[in-house]
Amino acid sequence: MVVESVVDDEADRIFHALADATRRDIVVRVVQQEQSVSTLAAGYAMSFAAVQKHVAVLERAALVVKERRGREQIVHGNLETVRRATRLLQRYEELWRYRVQNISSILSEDREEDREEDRETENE
Amino acid sequence: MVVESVVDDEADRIFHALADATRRDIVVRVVQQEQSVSTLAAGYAMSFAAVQKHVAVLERAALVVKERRGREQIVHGNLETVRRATRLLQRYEELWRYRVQNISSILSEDREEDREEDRETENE
DNA sequence: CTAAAGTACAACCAAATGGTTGTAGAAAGC
DNA sequence: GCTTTCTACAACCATTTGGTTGTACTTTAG
Repeated sequence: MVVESVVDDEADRIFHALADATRRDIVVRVVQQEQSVSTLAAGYAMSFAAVQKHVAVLERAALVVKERRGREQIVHGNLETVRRATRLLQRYEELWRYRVQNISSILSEDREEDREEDRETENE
Repeated sequence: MVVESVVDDEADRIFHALADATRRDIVVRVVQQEQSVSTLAAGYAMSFAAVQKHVAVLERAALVVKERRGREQIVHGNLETVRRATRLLQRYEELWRYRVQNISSILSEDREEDREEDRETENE
């Protein structure tokens, strides 16, 4: 009943596109060498239409770009989007580092008002 | 009819878990500060059971770990898995670099037998 | 011109996803 | 003890997903 849940973030699309082994394989292939959709399709044990849909999912996520060349559609990887996803994950790691650093500094202040949590996370 | 498609790779699970804004937000929260499931649930406009399911998806992907503490279940982030995903994406970027380098070396050999593809990819 | 190759897209289907409510059990509070 | 809190899980539902086949259009080949 909630109609306004049209989030479908860019990150949603990117990670969803990567959450399938066939699609990750397509990304690997077209990152190394651009290929037509039918050339790609020949490499998988599924119909042409199925591969076409996988490419469409990757395209919506901007992980690949299609470029019409004569009668065929050439697919090549878009590394900019891969980097965007990488950076997002790296930010999570930074959040963790920031938190650890924060805990350490709080502990070293040792004002010790009335805290009883975060006892076993200060090592490492 | 094809029953043997029980791939469900680790990467499938990780990226699928990350393909939802609520779940990414949960990861951000528990990376910064471990929290009980009900504390997490209080932060979202959905039922406790729904949040519980999201945590379960993150747990299956090993992006978070649950630790029973008394009657509550404490969720904290597992950075090792985030790093694993990051590395996977970085490998895609490396594949691209390798390919560009390869094309360059082929061109610089300038033996030029009978190639007619890969004409416009040597710049950048 | 005609045939084949490459693509697009609709219709259909089974299974998974993301949400709900309801019931039940274990731990803590009074 | 009894009640509340926190959790687990089943059942249900609508929508999405990932696959199929079939039809039609455009471009190249002969």
